Amino acid sequence: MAKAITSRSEDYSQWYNDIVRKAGMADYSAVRGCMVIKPHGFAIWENMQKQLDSMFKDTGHVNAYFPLFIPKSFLSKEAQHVDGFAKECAVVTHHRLMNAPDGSGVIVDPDAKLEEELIVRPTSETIIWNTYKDWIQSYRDLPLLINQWANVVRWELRTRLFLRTAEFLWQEGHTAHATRQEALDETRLILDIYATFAEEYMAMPVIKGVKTANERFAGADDTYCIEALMQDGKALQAGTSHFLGQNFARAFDVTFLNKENQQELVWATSWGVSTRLVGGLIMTHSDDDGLVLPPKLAPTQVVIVPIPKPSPEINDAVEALMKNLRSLGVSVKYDNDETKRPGFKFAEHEMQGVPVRVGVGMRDLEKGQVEIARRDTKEKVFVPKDGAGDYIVKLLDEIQENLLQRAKDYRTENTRNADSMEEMTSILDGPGGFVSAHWDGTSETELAIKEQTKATIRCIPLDGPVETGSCILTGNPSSQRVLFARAY
RNA sequence: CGGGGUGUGGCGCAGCCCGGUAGCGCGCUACGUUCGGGACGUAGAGGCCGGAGGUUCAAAUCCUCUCACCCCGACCA
Repeated sequence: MAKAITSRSEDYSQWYNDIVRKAGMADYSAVRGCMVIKPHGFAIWENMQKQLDSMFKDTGHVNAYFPLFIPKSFLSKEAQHVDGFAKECAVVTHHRLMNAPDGSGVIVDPDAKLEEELIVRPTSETIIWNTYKDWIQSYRDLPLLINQWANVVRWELRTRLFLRTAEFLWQEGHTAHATRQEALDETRLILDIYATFAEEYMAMPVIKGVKTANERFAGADDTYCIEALMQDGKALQAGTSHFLGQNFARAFDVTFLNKENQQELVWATSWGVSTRLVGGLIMTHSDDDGLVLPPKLAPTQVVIVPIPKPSPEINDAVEALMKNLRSLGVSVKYDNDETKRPGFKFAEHEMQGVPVRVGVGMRDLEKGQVEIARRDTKEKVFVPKDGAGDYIVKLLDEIQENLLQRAKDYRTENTRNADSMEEMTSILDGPGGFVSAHWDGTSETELAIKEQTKATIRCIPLDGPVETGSCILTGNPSSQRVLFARAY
């Protein structure tokens, strides 16, 4: 067991790091807080991108690209916005290097100082709204439904592979609308897309909700989010969709002439998901043997291992099966590396989370069968060779379904009501998970609870039952339970 | 930014207390034997011990300074 990983029960965050590195997802880089995304990790991200991109396009959005650099002055135009991001910005101050006079290497050329510093975008609202100002004159120019796939930089103090890196990849949608209602509808439309994607593709159940004022995006009137629960009982914000009101339109003076020939401020939304989703995917499904991937996002859905090694008969059988699987839309790889033995390959593919493994050996072929193993349950069955393709297609669906169900069950078991601070504390210090509790709606109370428990309000669930009660801290009236958790 | 830790072949580590010129496991290369759950043998390749000073006949080891990264917090997608 050369590649044994730390078990979840022993040290959850070490387990997570082991998975990321030993499954070949990412590595630490020479730059603090920045990771190298390796081919296996990037392939998963590409599959996420592909699916999300088509969902955005199906709902009328188009892609564009805005600059990496933002003039410093732009950032300060929206007061809330700059407050939210100022502390974590990378700043470009010069544009040239020169040889050090003492020959010790290169130094920044002091004569190449920029007149105005450039900020490496932490998010693109400002540069985009500065551009929208020129693009929007009339109600006929609206709505403007634009998305960009990009990298952003936030100089985080504490980073974690995929979950929080100083540079990360994401998509950010920025839309402009003629009416408040239209912008609100857009915010919710995207939230639904995110939730659908999380559940149907990532097999990661999420709670849709609204953030409290404390947790709101800097510059938004409302922040909607999807919240997922990880295996260690901590919550992960998996995506956000912001209703920006007219804040950025006001800051960047973006107005349009309506049908009545009156100038109005434009309404805005912005929304994003990032490579953090890859971290969420890992922490939702994987186990002590490595990565577990939902078939819909797995770079390779089926791997075929010759047992014990390739031979003409085995190759022929594999060839036929691969052709069959490909015609059924399944991605399949033949691991015919003769220098590695089957056991090694099994362990390796389990580590990398390939959903289905097919073992093809003479002993089975003589019986007209192949061995099929599923990654999620580790079960193995023998299936007639000729029906293997159809069997696998069904099995992939079943795995996808099972992963979602398993994650849902876990979340259900780990979502508890608390009606007092004592109950809440004992849940959080015990099993963890989501705690559903009454809250009086004030920021002071929320912060006081955070102070005592380290838990934050993850969201006010959109489809939670309406139930009146009294705040677990102050006893003041509450109209709905909200979801607390310790979070990543 | 506070607290903790670590820097030694590609990876994981030992050696440091008590200075004497670097070792183990995995991986890598070659050959042979193996081959239905991470094979074995033999022979090899590969490291100026994070960096800079200092002490000493002699420094991975002692002293000073420094840099980097990781983990736990606070901040955040």
